[in-house]
Amino acid sequence: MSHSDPHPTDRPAPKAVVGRVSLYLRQLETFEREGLNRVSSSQLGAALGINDAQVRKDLAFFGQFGSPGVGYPTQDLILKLRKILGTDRLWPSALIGLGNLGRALVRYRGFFKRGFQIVAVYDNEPEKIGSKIHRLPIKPIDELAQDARPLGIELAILCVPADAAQLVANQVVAAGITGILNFAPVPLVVPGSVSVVSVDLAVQLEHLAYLVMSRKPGFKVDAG
Amino acid sequence: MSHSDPHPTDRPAPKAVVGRVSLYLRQLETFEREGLNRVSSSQLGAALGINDAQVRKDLAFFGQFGSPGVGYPTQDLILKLRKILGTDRLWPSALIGLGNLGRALVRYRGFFKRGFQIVAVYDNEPEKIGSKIHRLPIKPIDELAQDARPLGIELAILCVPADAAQLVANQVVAAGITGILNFAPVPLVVPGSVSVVSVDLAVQLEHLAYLVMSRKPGFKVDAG
DNA sequence: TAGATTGTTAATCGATTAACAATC
DNA sequence: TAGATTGTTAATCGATTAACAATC
Repeated sequence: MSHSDPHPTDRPAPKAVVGRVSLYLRQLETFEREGLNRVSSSQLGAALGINDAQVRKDLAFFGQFGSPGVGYPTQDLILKLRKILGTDRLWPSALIGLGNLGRALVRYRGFFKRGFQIVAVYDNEPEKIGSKIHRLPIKPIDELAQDARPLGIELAILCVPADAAQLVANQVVAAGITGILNFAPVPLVVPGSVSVVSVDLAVQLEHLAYLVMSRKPGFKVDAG
Repeated sequence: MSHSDPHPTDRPAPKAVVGRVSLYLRQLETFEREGLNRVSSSQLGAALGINDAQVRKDLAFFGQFGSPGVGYPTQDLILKLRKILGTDRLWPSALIGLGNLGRALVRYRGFFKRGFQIVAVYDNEPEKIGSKIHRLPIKPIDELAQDARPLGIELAILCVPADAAQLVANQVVAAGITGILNFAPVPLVVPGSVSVVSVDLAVQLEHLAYLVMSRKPGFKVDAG
């Protein structure tokens, strides 16, 4: 059943496109607050340091949102991009592992602002279990499986140590959760039906160190 | 002065290559702990889900480290990759912004393990200034400029709110710091001599939501 | 209308993978 | 030696940018 209309397609957008669309959405929200009713691809691109053709192509992947000679309607495009990214609704999420990072992310406002609500938290250290953080009782990880369905948990934010990550990931998968945001510095093995996005903070800092170093005068790329 | 030897080059490696080399280094350290003296590109790739030709090509960007028929010497390659990434030494860093995320990252062990030592912390809220976190006194951001040189601060970890980020970035740049790890969800404008790596946690979660959504049965990419 | 800006095709650029001679 | 594996070139693939007809 091939036809010539290129939209909609049934393949998910490339990683890079989705990442930029998130940035467009954020910038559009800023423009809207500033009272801008219409935005052109070059305005949007300039604000983010992205080529205007790239902006148009990224948006065109999902449909036709603009008018030639006019640009894109700010408010309308915001609503459509939210729908595309899935942030037009709340995503009930579980946070697992209440070390320094986990405790911070439970309280982190940036998640809630974008529609991600942490509805349950888990940790396996006996001395943590039972106490509360940000009004949520800390439960043993075993209980995730029975909580997932009644609480509507769809995403898991994994903040456990590297050596526990795969084991906990298995429990997350067994609980029927299909999205994992992984902060542990290990590659997770999960079934094809489960999505994983990994964020390795130390890798980011390492990259920064490399960039700073490679700018120093006399820098040569080699191992000597 | 052109010659045929392709190594060393004086251009920094592509972003993607540096990111993967960080992963190789971590995996090699795991292999070393397991007692593996030699590693092949296919072993390394298999552990990380990366094509073996890609592994060889990435490493070859920086020099010749392996022997045909044998592989790469684990310990030796670890030392060389550390040197390449700049993590063969300590990087004194400042952390600015002691909200939830900032307070967590001051204590985060993952940074220190990789050679990043937070030696000073800053915040502009009067009620925070003077108190201590993780043995470090919280100082007003003004003092960064006078601290940077004596403390040898080379990197700044920015955890301030979005609306303060550019202003604080300017102060960081004015203090002579040439690397910024930015957690604020805004693009920073800095001189070409300063490197910025941005980590937007909400964008990562948004990407995850998109992936989960786009796997649901009947999913079509469009705005309807 | 004239100027502006889209959506899209074609051109360019860069990154990944395959293939294989060299060699341990 | 025979088998294994590197470093590298060539082939493929995908992503970015330029260009422009369509059109508001």
